[in-house]
Amino acid sequence: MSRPDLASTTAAPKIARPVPLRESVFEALLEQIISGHLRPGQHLAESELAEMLGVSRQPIREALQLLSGEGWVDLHPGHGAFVHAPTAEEADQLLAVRALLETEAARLAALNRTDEGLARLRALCSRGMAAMEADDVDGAVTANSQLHATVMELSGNAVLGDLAAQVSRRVRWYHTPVARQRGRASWEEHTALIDAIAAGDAGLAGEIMKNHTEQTRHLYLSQLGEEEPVEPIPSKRRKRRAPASFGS
Amino acid sequence: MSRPDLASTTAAPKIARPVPLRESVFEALLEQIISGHLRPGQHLAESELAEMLGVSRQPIREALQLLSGEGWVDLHPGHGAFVHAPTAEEADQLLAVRALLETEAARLAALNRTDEGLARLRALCSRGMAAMEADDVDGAVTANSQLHATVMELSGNAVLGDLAAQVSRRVRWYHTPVARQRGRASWEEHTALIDAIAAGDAGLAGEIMKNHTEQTRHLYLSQLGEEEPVEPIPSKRRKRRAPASFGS
DNA sequence: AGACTGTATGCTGTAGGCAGTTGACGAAAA
DNA sequence: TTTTCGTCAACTGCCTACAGCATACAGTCT
Repeated sequence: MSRPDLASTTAAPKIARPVPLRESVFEALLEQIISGHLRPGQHLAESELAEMLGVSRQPIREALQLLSGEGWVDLHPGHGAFVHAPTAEEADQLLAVRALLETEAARLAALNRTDEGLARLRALCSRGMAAMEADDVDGAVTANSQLHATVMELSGNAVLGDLAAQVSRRVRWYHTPVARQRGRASWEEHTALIDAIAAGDAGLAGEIMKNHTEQTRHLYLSQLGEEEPVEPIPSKRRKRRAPASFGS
Repeated sequence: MSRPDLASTTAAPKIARPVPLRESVFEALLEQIISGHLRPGQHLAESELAEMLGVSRQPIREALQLLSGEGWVDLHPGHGAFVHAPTAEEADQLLAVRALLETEAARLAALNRTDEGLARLRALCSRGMAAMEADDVDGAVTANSQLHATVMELSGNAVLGDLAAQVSRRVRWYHTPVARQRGRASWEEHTALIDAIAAGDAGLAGEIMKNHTEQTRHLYLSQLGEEEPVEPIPSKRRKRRAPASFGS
């Protein structure tokens, strides 16, 4: 029962703990990685993390594997886990892929649209614009991601949605004070996108989304250029995990 | 300072256990899943697997997490692991996404082409056609996947390549006696693709790859239609894991 | 008969501990 | 001084054990 320490990080008191400990550890570590408390390239000793979070090494190991699956940490067999060191190049590639996936989603959404879905999109758009007016940055960011998620959902391709979600999470590395900068223009594009989807114009919807995401991408990159290059690591390279495909 | 030289170990000395046990377990289980020995929807009790493979539950758990990350098994916290039950719909979505990723890769490859890369593509193409002539199915399949992997590599976008590899692995569910059926036509398309890449015609390269992968996709689907629907599950209800998108 | 409750069993999630390996540090030799 | 070797500390990978929950079953009550 009593799980010490961890509760302090996840402000989710109340109920016992419906979710396995590893999930909490996952979020706690992710939080520390995104916030920069655990730095890129840093070696993550299981014992330290276990002590820090007040749990045993087992849930730590499992959380690290989950984090590895999403690209937050690199696992080197026999050497442990290291915080993944993102590069500007990788950010560019992630954003490019995200643009690709979102564009396709918009295209499919235009073909699979439903009245209910369109209503949700319009509601989110209104909410977002209202948040903008009120200088409610968090609200606008939330509405934005919900809107994009909804487009994904309307695309009808769950695999596409999973991959996009995965990519979007990884982009969070490059913390996002970005969204707020695009401001009004972004939401006007959203409006145009919804209209195109409503009209069932797949080509136009895709084009708008492509332009939309590319705008964001360029904004990210210009900001990244200004920041420090996020220095690689202390240690050097190591072997990659199996390339995957191959024969038969 | 912190961590020592990891690079020196890349040569992979021939120690007793070059690879963690979990990797072996991963492959053993994957083998049994693909071969159908472990059936879709089947509950995987850690204790049984541990006994079957002669290891403890720990490496089993870690292997199951890896398998879950690649979509081979579904993890339901508190209920254990179940062999993922693929559906025709999912196959369709996977293949659609793969087509999208490959198309983009071809487009980028046309822009980033190098003489060395083109040479490798042509070599693989020759090898593949030769294998076809000789009725060497395995050889042709291998050359095929290597060729596609090379196009991915030439795209210069590693993230794109990772996602594509991930998707391709999952498609293996639907065992692939398919490739052999497209036969000669497939390799002629490869030739045209390489020419387009060599010419730096991104639009054409993308178009060819799109057509190429869509052909394969339709072939897959027509075959899937004939097979049994891969019945869902034995047990009754199952909780879904958080869909990842939605909400907040 | 049907529904409900108490109990038993199996499994997951977690803890703790041990052995093998890896890398670092320091001493000895060239 | 530079190089090589031996020792030591730390960490990973793995195993065993335990506590809590979920499910299934049996018995009881309505």
